[in-house]
Amino acid sequence: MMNIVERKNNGLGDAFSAGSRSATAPSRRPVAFESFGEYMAVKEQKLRVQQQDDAMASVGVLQVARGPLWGVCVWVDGRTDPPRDALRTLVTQAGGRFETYLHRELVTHVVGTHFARGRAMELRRAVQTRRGGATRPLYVVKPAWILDSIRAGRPLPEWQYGVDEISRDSRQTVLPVSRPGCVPSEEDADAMSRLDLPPSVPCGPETPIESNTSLTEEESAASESSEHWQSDKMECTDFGVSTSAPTMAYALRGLLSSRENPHFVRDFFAQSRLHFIGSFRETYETILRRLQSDRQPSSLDRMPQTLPRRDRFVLHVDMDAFFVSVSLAKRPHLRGKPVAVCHSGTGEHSRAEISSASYEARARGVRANMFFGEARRLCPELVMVPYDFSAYKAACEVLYRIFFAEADLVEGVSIDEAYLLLQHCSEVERAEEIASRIRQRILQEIEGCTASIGIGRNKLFARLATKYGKEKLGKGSQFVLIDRAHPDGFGSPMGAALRSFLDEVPIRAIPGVGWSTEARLRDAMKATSGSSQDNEVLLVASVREHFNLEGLEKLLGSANGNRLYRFLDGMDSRPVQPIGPRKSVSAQIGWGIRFLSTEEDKVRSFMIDLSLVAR
DNA sequence: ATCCTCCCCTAC
DNA sequence: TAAGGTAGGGGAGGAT
Ligand SMILES: [Mg+2]
Ligand SMILES: [Mg+2]
Repeated sequence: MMNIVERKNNGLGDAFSAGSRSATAPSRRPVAFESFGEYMAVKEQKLRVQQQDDAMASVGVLQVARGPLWGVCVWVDGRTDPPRDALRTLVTQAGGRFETYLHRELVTHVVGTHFARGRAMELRRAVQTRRGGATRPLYVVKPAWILDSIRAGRPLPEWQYGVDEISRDSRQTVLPVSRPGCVPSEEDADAMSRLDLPPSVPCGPETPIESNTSLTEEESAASESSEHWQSDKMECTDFGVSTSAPTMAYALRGLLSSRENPHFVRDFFAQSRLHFIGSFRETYETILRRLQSDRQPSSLDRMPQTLPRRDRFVLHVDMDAFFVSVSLAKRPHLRGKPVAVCHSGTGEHSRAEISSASYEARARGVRANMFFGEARRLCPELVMVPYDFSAYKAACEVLYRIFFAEADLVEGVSIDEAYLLLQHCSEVERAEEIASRIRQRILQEIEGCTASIGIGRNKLFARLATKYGKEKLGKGSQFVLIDRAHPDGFGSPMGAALRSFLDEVPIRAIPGVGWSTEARLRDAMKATSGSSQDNEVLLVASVREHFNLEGLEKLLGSANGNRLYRFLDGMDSRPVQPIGPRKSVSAQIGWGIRFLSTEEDKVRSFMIDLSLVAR
């Protein structure tokens, strides 16, 4: 993966860094890609088989099966000598396995020479726990262990090859490099002058951001830093290349490959839905600037308001199947049909990921993040509609114009979603009227689009109301979650109606509870009470029943635990808050990265292109 | 104590 | 064929 980050410092100018990193197991963090973990697992398995096949093809089946590293499973961290590619060949031909990701259950030997502090601590912990436990031990060794073991024809004792640096301070290496149009800090200018890098490409006088640019080789590269780079030009040559890229089994060609398409960065971002979604803050800043210059009297520039109060309501507005709806405005003949937005949906085996599915498609089981081919098997009439990012952006601007005109305070969440605060609004009927008007305006002013709105006394209930409304009532829904027995009531204790609603909410629907938190809650509950309803949906009620405040704080950390604890009781003190300017900007690509270790110039120009995207 | 770094997690 | 990004909050634990 290649990445660039620029963040605000303590007023001393901006730090800017870029680099490449090898991946840690993405299966641990499927978060947004429920189906993606499975996809990766299949891909990794194919890769293991292929690596073994390759090894057997080149040195023979017997040689591999009787190899000295049979039963050994290696994972390489950071830059090594010999490089990762060479180690892979050596290991697989000696009967060992070579993992792309640090799967803790599989890997027996971590190979490296220098480790970043964080990684070092992590490994130290892993070594400790595995030493005492019933599982196989985990070794952290230098690359020489592999070479010597192969030479000796058997795995040598690991202790002679321990990595001393694992316990010493070793920060991630930062390689200073110039970002076009930016003034490097003195320190970095000095560092750069010692490097053999091309001069900055001059760039317009506008946006004279004070920033320094640097390339990091993450995952603990050589800790000698710039001296190392200065003295060893060959090292510099394979900068940014020791990534997950060469481990991918297949070669991408033509425009899909970073090494064959000189406009790869531009082309990739022009097509990436995640880039588009992720660029919301940038889009939003642009929209805000435009609205401000229009001088519309509106809720711009208001201060955040503490919640709750009896005369305040929170609306949560979320567009229904946003991408599909916008795309269908130009294709009215497809309305009412099962439609999905994705790239090139041809064939039953398409691996294009669906970004948005129409409600008709959802009724047939089609979901976002599904491969198009899979969806096609569920619903053969499914129609593919291409992305139209600029149309989404235009719709977004209209949407926010409506928000700012109708609400007292706006907190943008995403391209199609926001929290609105209604102040001086005592009756829920009034809040419902405003919500209806907003939905009506969206219907009229954004062609083909409907929105769902949730109404509550705080963000938590507003959000849950939208979710529930969409699920039970479908698109264009409006749903209220307040305590009707105490119409101006809020806080604790929560009314009985709200409480029993909350009881039945899946814990995963609570803000901040994702894939990992749910698993931790599950595990903790299983460990103490042995209650093992494994495939049951975990509900708020059972989590509330099982944990006290201390328990949650211990499990999730003090801030997260405390917040969840309050959410379980319907309490949410997060204010509706206008979002300010970003504290950092970044750009990264983890798709289609292929470089040869001889292509330093290509890598360099790739990184420069990438740095220009982060703005 | 507080800061800093390197993560992990979450949301869209 | 197919486009696995972006930003923020927060925790662990060593450095100061
Ligand atoms: Mg939506
Ligand atoms: Mg949304």
